[in-house]
Amino acid sequence: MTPRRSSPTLHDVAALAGVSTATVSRCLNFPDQVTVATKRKVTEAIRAIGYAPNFGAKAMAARRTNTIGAIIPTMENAIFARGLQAFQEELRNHGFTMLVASTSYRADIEEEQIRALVARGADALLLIGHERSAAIYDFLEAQGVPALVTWAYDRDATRPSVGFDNMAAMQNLAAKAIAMGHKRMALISAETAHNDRAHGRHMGVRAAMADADLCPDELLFHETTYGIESGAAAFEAVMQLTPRPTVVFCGNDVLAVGALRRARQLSIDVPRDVSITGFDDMELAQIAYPPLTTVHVPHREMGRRAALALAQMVKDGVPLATVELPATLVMRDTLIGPLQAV
Amino acid sequence: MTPRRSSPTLHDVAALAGVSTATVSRCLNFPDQVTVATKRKVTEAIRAIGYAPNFGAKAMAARRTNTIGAIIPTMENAIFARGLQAFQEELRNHGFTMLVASTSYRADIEEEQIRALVARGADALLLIGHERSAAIYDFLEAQGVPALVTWAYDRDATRPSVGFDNMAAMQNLAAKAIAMGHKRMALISAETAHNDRAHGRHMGVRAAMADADLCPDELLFHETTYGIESGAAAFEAVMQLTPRPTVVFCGNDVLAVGALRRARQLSIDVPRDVSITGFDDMELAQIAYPPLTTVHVPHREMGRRAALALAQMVKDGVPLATVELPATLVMRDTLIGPLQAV
DNA sequence: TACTCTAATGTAAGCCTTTACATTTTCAAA
DNA sequence: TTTGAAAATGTAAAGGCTTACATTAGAGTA
Repeated sequence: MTPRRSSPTLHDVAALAGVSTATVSRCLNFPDQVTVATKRKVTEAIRAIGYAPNFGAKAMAARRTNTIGAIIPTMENAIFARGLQAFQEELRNHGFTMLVASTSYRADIEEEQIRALVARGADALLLIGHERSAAIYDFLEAQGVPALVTWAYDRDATRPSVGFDNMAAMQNLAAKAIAMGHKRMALISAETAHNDRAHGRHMGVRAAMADADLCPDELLFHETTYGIESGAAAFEAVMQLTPRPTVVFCGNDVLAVGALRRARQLSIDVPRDVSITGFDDMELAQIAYPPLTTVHVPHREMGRRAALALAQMVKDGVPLATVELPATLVMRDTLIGPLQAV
Repeated sequence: MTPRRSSPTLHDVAALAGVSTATVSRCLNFPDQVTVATKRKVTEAIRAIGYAPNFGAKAMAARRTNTIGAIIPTMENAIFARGLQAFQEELRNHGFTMLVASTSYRADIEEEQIRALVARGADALLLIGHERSAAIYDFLEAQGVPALVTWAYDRDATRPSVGFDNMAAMQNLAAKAIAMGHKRMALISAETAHNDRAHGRHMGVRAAMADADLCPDELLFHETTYGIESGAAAFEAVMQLTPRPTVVFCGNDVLAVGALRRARQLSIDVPRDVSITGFDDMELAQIAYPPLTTVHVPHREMGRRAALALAQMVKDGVPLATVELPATLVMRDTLIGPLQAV
């Protein structure tokens, strides 16, 4: 192992620049409290010996880390990653760094990760969806770590969030399909257990049906795990039902793409034989063939806004507020009216 | 803002348990150096006052943060994210947390992020590709922060890496195309300037041509930015050349998918009229229509191995070693031999 | 019982920065 | 010049934890 020389400290910089450590510290943290001349000297010294502040010491002295944690279900695909990119960029503008963890959609891992990130000194947390145990919210409260929920907006929720109304968006899409004449409908959904987004989307379809005097219980509801293959299998299962649905809503684009692929394998023509819709508007949705009709989720905007809110909260104590962003229908090629029976 | 009571410290725990702070610390960090009885007392005290260790203090005293940074070009798509997922999982197995930053493929931002992560107390760094300024390597050296390169393997590189040979993989693919009878070839490449992966892939095609006694300078080389749209535009440009290429290699799957899409718009049949290949084997490649022939990059394995190596380096001083992983050809539907002239 | 050796625990010195407070310098006005 | 206020800089005390080293307790042996 390379003998690890201990890195240069504030002290070394101060010595080289011929000033006190306090001055160096001020140069770094409050540049305008310092003469241009000294600033130059210090900057020079820093460069010369390759100084970088010690994080632990800084965190301890300043009593915060300027680090904000984000906990997402998965990095495996771009849905969350893209929002995270925006989140990180905005955070950076405010001098914060991002700490990420993922949970594989498991509540127990999420809890563990929340504790881990708090232990790592996260000043605040970004969480996906509202639904989690009261104990963990208590823990955050006790530790004084503010948390902001994203990807969900619920007018009744007591906790702040920056998100969109999953139920309303899906209801909107389903209403559109109904207006086109669809009556036999299926929903392939991600697991709804600890996932208020998936749950909301399910409720959205039902609400649209109820609005149109269709019986919500006639919705062919098929829950499955996340993944293209799962979507494909679910689609096949759903299409074996009689009577066949004329439209298959999918809880997200990945499932929809799986369905699309299986449809092709089964020589079921989309959208002539059956309409398929997604949710999220990932890049996938445009690449898919035919291009997928879906709901556009404002990933980037959510990320950006969340970062801004969190940064202001930690820096200036601005309280977290709830923001609802729009999620809009994107009509592409996979949803048309049902073919009239011949 | 809630008045944040200062939290209980090791001291408080020690006082309550009637032991020294050292014993409490040992209870937490080296449980078997302590009697069962004292352990019980201490655990009890911790629970009683709701103690949680202070991150900054811990980092400072232990002189490490158990945090490892990863700097990737972008989170916008799944290429790097997927490897990161594996990286993080493995890191977690060893008690480390991951800090991520992204650079938008810009060298200057990368440098800034490296400094930021080091300042944030990263014990080690994961970097993509070898190519960066000597100054920044010196900085890492000075700071005593080990760095491991991934996504690249270069037998001549002096720094350790866990990756695959971009050039060899591309050469392999191109050789295959040549063996099928292709002679007029184009390469749509990501920018090669500060990107040794892209550069390697370019060199791979040229090497394959040279091996087959084709003149490498006849390769239609088109460099463009990252993105589906860029790939589409590049494809269109390349297809306007006369004589038209019979195969268009793309530096990555995203560009290839763009090319595929534009081909459809232009009513150019793939692979009958022209073959197209990608690189990376992202999910995209399977979803694309027709399914894309590409090179499979061992994302997950790289992430996992890199995490393991870095964790062992930081924990036990095991020196970083270079590992070459295989990148294998995935023949799907977009590469066939050129149609004989009629 | 006396003695040795080991295991358990205690003591206290850092670790490196920020910041309240003290001191010195600068500069404009008298 | 002198003087006073403001600006710049310096001094030194936290801040909470780990760990080298010192000490004590306990177990085994002769």
